[in-house]
Amino acid sequence: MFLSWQGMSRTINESDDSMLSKDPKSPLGDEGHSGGITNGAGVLKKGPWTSAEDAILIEYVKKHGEGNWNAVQKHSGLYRCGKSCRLRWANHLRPNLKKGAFTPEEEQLIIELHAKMGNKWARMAAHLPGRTDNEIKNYWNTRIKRRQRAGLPLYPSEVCLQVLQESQRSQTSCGTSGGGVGHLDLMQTHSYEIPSVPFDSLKAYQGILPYVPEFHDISAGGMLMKGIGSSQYYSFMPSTVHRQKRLRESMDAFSDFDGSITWGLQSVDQSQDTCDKIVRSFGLTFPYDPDPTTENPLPFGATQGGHSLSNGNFSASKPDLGPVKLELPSLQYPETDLGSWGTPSPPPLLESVDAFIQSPGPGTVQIDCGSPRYSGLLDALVHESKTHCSTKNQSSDKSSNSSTVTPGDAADSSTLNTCEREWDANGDPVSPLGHSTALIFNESTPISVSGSSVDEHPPAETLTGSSVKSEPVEHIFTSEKETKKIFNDLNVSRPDALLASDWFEHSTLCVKDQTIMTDAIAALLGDDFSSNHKDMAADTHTSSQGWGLGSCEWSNMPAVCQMSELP
DNA sequence: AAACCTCGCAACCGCTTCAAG
DNA sequence: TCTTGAAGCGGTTGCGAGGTT
Repeated sequence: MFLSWQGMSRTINESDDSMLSKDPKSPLGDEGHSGGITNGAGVLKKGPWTSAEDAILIEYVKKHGEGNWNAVQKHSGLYRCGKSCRLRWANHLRPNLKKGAFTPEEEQLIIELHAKMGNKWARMAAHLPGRTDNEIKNYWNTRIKRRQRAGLPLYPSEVCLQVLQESQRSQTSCGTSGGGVGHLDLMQTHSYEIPSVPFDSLKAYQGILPYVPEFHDISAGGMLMKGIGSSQYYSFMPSTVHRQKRLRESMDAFSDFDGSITWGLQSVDQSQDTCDKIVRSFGLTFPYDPDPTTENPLPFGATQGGHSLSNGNFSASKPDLGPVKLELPSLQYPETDLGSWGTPSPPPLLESVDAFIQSPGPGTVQIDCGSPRYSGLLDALVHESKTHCSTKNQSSDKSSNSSTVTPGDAADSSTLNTCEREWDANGDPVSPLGHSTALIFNESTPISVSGSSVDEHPPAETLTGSSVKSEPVEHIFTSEKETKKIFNDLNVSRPDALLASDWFEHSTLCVKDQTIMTDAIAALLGDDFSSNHKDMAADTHTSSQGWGLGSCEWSNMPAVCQMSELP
């Protein structure tokens, strides 16, 4: 495997070994097909490394050791920038590098690690001796594309289960109260220790994870979400993957979801940095940002942003995404059969693990499965909000206040309306996911298996006909009561549905004002907040942590909603 | 046989973080 | 405290190889 370039280098410069000359005019300085950049000493070469250059670099490192890469050029006559030298050394020349294809064990480990860390390639590489971050990254990106094409979930259900198990385990050890933070701390301390749960042991659970809270992805645990997410999921969320130039790969469905959040949040003011960072840490970007390279100057909530969030969340609800298919932006992965999400029999795929896409399984597993706790996101969240929690916990009710704010409050409603109007004003461009808020709701409720959410809360489309966006948000969700009712109606075994409700509940909060938003974030990680949901969660065997995280994730919503109110 | 397409890998770019001055 | 440079990280791009039409 990795040898095309190396091989090429060798092929091209087999005679370069004699070019160790340090003469700036030597072939070392200009050979190869790529141009170079000039620095004081001449043209810095770019492009594939030659064996001669490798030799020089190796020689240099032998003498001077690693580091001070910028000095390489000066001392060795190598016309490469320090960065290039470091990269070359780290990825190809340093000893103990393991070459060749990843072993199945390594692949499993990568999947696990990615589920927990997200695109933290360097950290992942630390767990894979002899492997480089670049290698892992390439592997993952390749894998993503492959699975995307195949319509497979990014992560096998085993990984979800494993994460769940670890989550539960840690929860047990840390206690539910404040477990979130505590656990996170632990996580950090252990630097994402890989769980000891044997991968193979999880095989038995294949197919029992019908629904994973893909919501998480949106917020912070994008990775997990993605992973857990079914094919549908990542058809919207790309992963992790592409951020800037995403349009280029319009087919890479992933990007869509990601983008949404970042896009919106990026324009938020400093006070929302926390949310922003959190979101960013997950590589969230707005999918159909007209100009992916620029931060959207427009109020988030006003446009896609709001949708993005919703979209992201609701992408989790596969069953109802069918109708959305037509609305999918070009960015969305074309090969993903969105329309089939809701169908009981998705196209036969390579892996049976996809079963979890289709039918709901044991509720317990599902919810936790998506717990972002183990995602890099979680880590970031904890980090960011640790301070908040410590203080908030002192006045426990404070954080809970955010959760007790009645969505039905006039202010909230108006805010929501504002958001909603903003969306409309912007033409409710086909959201990355092709959903509007209403649609989101629609998607989430129908999921209910045992509840009557569908009947009681008809899909937004039903309510509004074809123009979902024109439907005032409050028509869908008018009060906290209603929200809670829906919560109750919803089968908790459907985490996505719950999260959807959660989202609504918090979205109203966020729009209230920035303070509330901040509180929500803090609460998200705090005991208080999670405790507010604990009862519900407990009834459904949902981990309080999961709720706490859910809250956390959705605490990001405020930023989004608020943006709509920005001048 | 040629054109086209996809894949995989190496390398580059831009940004962030960190430490030294 | 601020500045600056080095290092690190993640995302993206370029290009050859191999497969398909």
